[in-house]
Amino acid sequence: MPELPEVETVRRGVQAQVVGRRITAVEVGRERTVRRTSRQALIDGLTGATILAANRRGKYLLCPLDTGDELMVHLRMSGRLLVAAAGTPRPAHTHVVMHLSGSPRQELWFVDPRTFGEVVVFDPANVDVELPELARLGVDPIADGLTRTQLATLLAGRRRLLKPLLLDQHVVAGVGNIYADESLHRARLRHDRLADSLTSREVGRLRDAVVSVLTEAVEAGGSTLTDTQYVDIEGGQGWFQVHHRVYDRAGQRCITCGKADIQRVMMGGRSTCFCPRCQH
DNA sequence: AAACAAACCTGTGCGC
DNA sequence: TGCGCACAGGTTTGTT
Repeated sequence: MPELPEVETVRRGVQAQVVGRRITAVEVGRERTVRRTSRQALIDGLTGATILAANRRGKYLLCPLDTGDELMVHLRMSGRLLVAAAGTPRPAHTHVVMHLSGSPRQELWFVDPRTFGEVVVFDPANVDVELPELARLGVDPIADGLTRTQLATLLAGRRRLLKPLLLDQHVVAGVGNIYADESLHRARLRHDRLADSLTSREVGRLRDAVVSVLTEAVEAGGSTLTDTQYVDIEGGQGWFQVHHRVYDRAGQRCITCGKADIQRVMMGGRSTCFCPRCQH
């Protein structure tokens, strides 16, 4: 579910509502959510700690603590982070509850039906061992920026299909299935183009498309699909889905050309939607 | 090097 | 209405 724009929206919510507050108590329901370490490690690492900041790298939410440790939350497919008044009935699949200092009394919930997501406290000095994938993340188009030259370098000599490459977090961090399809459509490029076959003009289009799609999606608060799985920290939905041109629009007329129908194929195990007339 | 399938889970929507 | 299947925003692992 959540890709860069959704995680960024959550990050902003954490920044506005949680940063500066102390975690007074921690409850861990399902152990699977803290499988990277353990229930006790999360409780020990968070209890009494104050959250100093809310950062993001790709789809990873990273919160430095005053203990020197860092809190990492990854929402994966179905994770949600919610702030609620203490005592509010918790939704099903609430696996971690962090009680926050201050008044009114509030709690930070990690809710995750599919349990792919995780919550972990790690020592940033030991990140290579405790969270090795973090160091191997590629360029974040929003946090780092992405230049045409940079993207050209990433694509050069890669005999790789364009879409799986965009989805590879070691190359570009933050792009997921929705925004890969939307970016490729905006760049007028097919998902099955070989990365090293792009002209420099096409690389420029792709760079502009990725950055502008992600930027606009962040401004819209992300995409909330019909299942309303994704919501921001206050439970509010995002609105970028009304701007989707291809994602989940298989069989419908292309909004851009008005002439062809959006097609859907599987690529790398992910459904892929594109316009056969607009994209080459 | 790169593409694929399967694995990890639960929920929903669809065809019959 | 109920049942079974396909599929879902992600990532890793093992196999071709």
